Amino acid sequence: MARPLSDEKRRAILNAAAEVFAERGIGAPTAAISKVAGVAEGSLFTYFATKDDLMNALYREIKHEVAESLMLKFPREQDVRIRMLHVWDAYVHWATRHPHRSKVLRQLQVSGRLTKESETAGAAPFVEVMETAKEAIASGALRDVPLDFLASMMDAQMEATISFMAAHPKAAGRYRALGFELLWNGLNAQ
Amino acid sequence: MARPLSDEKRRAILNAAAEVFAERGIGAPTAAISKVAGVAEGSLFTYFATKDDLMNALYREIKHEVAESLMLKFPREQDVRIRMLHVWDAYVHWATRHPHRSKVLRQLQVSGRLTKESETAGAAPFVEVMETAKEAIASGALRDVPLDFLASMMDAQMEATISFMAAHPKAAGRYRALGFELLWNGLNAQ
Amino acid sequence: MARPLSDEKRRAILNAAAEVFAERGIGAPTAAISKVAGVAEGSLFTYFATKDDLMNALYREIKHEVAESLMLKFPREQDVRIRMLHVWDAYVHWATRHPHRSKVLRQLQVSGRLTKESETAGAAPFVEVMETAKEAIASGALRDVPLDFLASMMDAQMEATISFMAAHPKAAGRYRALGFELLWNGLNAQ
Amino acid sequence: MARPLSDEKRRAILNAAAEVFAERGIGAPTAAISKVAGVAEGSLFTYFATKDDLMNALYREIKHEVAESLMLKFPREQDVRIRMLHVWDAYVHWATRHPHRSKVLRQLQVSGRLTKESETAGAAPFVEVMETAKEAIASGALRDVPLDFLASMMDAQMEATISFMAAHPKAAGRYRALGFELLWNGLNAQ
DNA sequence: CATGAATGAGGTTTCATTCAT
DNA sequence: TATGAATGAAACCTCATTCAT
Repeated sequence: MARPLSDEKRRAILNAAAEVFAERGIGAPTAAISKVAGVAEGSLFTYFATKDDLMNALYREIKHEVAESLMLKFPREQDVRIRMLHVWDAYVHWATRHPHRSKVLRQLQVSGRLTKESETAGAAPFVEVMETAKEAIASGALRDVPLDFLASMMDAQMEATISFMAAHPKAAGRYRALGFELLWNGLNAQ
Repeated sequence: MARPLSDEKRRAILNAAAEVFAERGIGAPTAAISKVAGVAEGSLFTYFATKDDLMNALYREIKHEVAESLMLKFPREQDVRIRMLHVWDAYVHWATRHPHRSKVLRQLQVSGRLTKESETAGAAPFVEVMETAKEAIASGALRDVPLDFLASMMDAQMEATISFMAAHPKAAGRYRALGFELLWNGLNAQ
Repeated sequence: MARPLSDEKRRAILNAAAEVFAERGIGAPTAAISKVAGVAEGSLFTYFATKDDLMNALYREIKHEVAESLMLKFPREQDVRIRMLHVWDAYVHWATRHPHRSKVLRQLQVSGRLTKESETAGAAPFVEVMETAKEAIASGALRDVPLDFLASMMDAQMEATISFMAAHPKAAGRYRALGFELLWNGLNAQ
Repeated sequence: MARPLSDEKRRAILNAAAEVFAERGIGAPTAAISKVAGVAEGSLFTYFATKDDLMNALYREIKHEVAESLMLKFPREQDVRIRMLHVWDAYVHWATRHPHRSKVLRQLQVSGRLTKESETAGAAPFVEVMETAKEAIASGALRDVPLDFLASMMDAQMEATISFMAAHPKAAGRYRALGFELLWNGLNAQ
């Protein structure tokens, strides 16, 4: 009785939403999404009561995917720099392979239509990264910066780097490294 | 000779648009804007042929305002750090005093509805800042980073700092300083 | 499997359009049409993507109706005069019974909003009439006149007769006969 | 005190209306007309209180022009056929030289926006033509047909001929002659 | 009187959501 | 549950007309 709704269909809708939102912006009609998903217009609403619901679900799903990408091989045993570099590279890499989803993520973040819950839920899987930073600060390896702020800053720098890489694909690798250098250098104690 | 196109009314519409877009997002109806502006619905279109036109004009206007804020007392004679700090502080300060406009700026930037011309025009007044960075790099004071990338990165960090300040008004001053430290440290050669 | 596009509703819209256009002209709002059709404003657009589409569909439908009226009992075996008289009388009769549709037909023809395809499609069912005229000319029974011109002339005379009959209903029958006499006499060879 | 309004401006508006209506249909905005006329949007309304007024005035004006063209050299002394041929040729000729005005005339006639007065006034200058027909019928030279009907029929045939000529300019002369033959033959007594 | 900005009632069309099938 | 037709509230924009200058 768990889920009489087809999970496959749900995922199709979510994927379609990512694609359509990326290409036509968040104002795109739900009809366009259901079409791409190969589903009836009305069916979208049996899976997501509301367009806003769909947007929130999509946000969480993407955040979850990102977390998986980042945390799967998270080098828990390595030193702070390695761990942060891993996060940076993994995220940038993910964004490069999923430009639609990456773009949508940004759009959703500024849309003003995400609930508090979605934002909290979206941040949850990254605790371990936060822990890393926390320890590093405690140990004096990183400058003493409020954790939230650090996260927010790092996020901003990754986004900027990613969209720059998208615009200059030929030098993408260089920008990825450079972006991290700027971040790391900035955070360095001393 | 009929009444002339009133600049006052034009500004009222632009201001109303900033307010309404900030509060309800860029999808807000033009009717809401004209209402706030105290103008008939149709009048909006005698000043801006199209909602997109209005959005572009608003973008340029805000960019222009920002530029004025930044460049008015730009310390041309001082060293690089002072000059960049000035830009940082001035922008952050402006954003703090104009949270609506600051928010709208971000929304417009990701809206996908700005013309190339608007973007070019919006960037124009900041040449001198770019020059500063260029010289600094040439002189070896700053790490060798493509100028565009530097600008984009700085922008991202300012935005992040600003929204963080808005969320934590009590520690705003601290974040402003901290944000700059991270940027500057990151850019430091060596 | 959802409710199917109802042909009944489609016809209701088309009929309403004929009525409304006849009474208020082709500039009448689509809202008036949907209201008369007993349908929601939006529904009109699920049946006809565009007001122009609706107009074209209406044109074709009326032309089709006319053709049916004319051709149903077309006296193929009779001589030319009988055949042409049949066309004349049948059309005039149809117009008398359907003054709205007749009026709309004229409006649509001068509207400048019919596609080439609609015009071609509208003329198609009348080939047999054209054939009649062609034969009659070939056999010397009718004056040698380009077919298109003949059709156009006959049409004009029918229209004039019809609107005259509408204005003078009491003598309608007399005008119908008289109109045809003028046409036939004019076309007579010699 | 007769006319403080500039007659020149009035004529400019009327001419512009003919041009604009011909090209864009009767639904064309008054702003387009005033622009072509080289006059302010508001000025149009000091000359014609209403768009409908303008349309009616235009109708009368064109009718008047036509009448002048027809009646100027009206061969009062010649026999009926000559006189009717003169009317036919003169009208067709006028329409050929003034395709805009000719087209507009038709549009106005089916617009449903002409007042009774305009229609009466428009017909007035053609009394003499009507007289000709009347006499001809009385004398037995023409078939006994109600005068209004004759006029209406002739009008229809002229219109059809004219638009045919416009579509086939190379054979224009032939159609003009042919059209009249059909009319005259049709009207012939016997 | 001329001007053209101002007005606001509509006009067509879109779209999230509902609901009959 | 799936479907897609049906709905009707907006949305953006146009335009005849008014009125301040």
